[in-house]
Amino acid sequence: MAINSLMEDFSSLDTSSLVDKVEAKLVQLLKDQKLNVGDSIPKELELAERLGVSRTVIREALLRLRVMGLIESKKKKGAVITSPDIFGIISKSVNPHVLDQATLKEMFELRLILEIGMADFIFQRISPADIKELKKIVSKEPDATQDYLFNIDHEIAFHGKLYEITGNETLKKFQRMLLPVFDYVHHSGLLKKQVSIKRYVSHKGLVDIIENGSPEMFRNAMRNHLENHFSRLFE
Amino acid sequence: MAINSLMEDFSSLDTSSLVDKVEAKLVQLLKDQKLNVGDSIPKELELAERLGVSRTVIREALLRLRVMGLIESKKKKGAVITSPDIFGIISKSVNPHVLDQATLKEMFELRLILEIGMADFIFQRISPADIKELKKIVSKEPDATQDYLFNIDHEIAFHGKLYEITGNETLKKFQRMLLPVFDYVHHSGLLKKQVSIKRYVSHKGLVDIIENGSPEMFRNAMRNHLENHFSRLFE
DNA sequence: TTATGCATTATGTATGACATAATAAAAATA
DNA sequence: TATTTTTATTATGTCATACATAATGCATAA
Repeated sequence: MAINSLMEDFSSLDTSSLVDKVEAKLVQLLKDQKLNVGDSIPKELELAERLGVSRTVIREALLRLRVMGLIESKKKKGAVITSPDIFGIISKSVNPHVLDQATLKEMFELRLILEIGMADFIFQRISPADIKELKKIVSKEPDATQDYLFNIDHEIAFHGKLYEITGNETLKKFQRMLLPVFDYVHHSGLLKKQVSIKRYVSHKGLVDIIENGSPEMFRNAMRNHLENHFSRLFE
Repeated sequence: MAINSLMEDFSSLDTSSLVDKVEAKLVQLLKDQKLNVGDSIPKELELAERLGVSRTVIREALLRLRVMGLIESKKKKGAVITSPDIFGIISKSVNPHVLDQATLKEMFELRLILEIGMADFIFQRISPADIKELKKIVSKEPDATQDYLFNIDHEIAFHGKLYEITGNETLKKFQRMLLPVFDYVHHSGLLKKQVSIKRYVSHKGLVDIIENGSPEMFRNAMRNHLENHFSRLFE
């Protein structure tokens, strides 16, 4: 055999473990649409027999699917296919302490991107009740002389409400995932010190724009509102 | 005992399995910062002994951490703590076929939010080489008479490049995760039919703005560029 | 008809054994 | 002595078996 084809054989050598293969096989089973949400998959022993591996391996593969949120297994009923709550799953494993600094900084940035980008969805889906609630929140807004660091709760209440208005649950979950990270990055020495803690467009200003303005105006205002954060990133 | 406190006792009944507890215990171990990235955790048998459970349970708990990307285990060295590549992990489990329609639609929306919101990062971090590459990509842009459905590749190349310019790897991974979803939603009957396939701001137009304009202008232009998608969501 | 209890069944847990791969120690070779 | 080869050790990977536990459905009794 020529050395080239030999090397090809090497490179294509299957280094994956047994469990890997079984996992792939099971995932493919789901992909093939043969199984829909709510359907139950074969019992562990049956799978073990059909795939010719031990129950241990099957269990481990199934466990992976379970951690990924693809299935749920009940005591007697066996395992049933579920629609995975992705961000629910990850938020569990997102732990600022175990993420490297670069990633943390990037997730910090991600929040800024989201809040500027979601303008259209706010304007499209906001209700009078939402505006009322926003006004109630900003009525308690601390005045401009205070550092917002002291007002985390108010920040979360206001911005959280904005996410809620978009009506996008996935987005909301994403925010919940980002929240502890944002807080962590804020307090860690990861970013530059905040030189000037100016207050730009206030929460009240944002609400005014939501009520009387346009998505364009909102994006610019939000960008301005977040200037304190941007300056720590860019300067 | 009063019925109320009795019920409280019931509600606080610990329904979690052994593995759940062990998992929680291990995760807390990591959180406590006693262990940093690169450190190795005790051997399975040692853990089993110390926690008073079987090796089976330990293995399953460790496996969960591994799926979540918190640890990696090597044959002899035992398990070592790793910095999880969150989005790398989930993109593996994000499978349009197993996600429910509501979630799919929301992820579709998420892309629109990101691309409008990331303007500032593009302008802040773009290099002359990037602009050159963008121009090269748009030089092959299909003319306005064609439906962009026929030009998915070009779409991905252009928009992918924009993500790349932001220099935010997490964002990029996030996009890679969203990509198959976006494609899927597009082709499924999930959204309204596209009534008018107009061409708004073109890719070339976006590049012009990147070169000569401002983040504000870019956001508005991108919003316009994505109008076809928005109209399918809003109308 | 409605509880109650019982048998069944599939997952959860425990145990012991061996396979495999990575490492370190020991031995052999130059 | 330095370097390579062999061997032993060790921790994870896989297998097999047994029993525990909880959920389900059926049968039985009130």
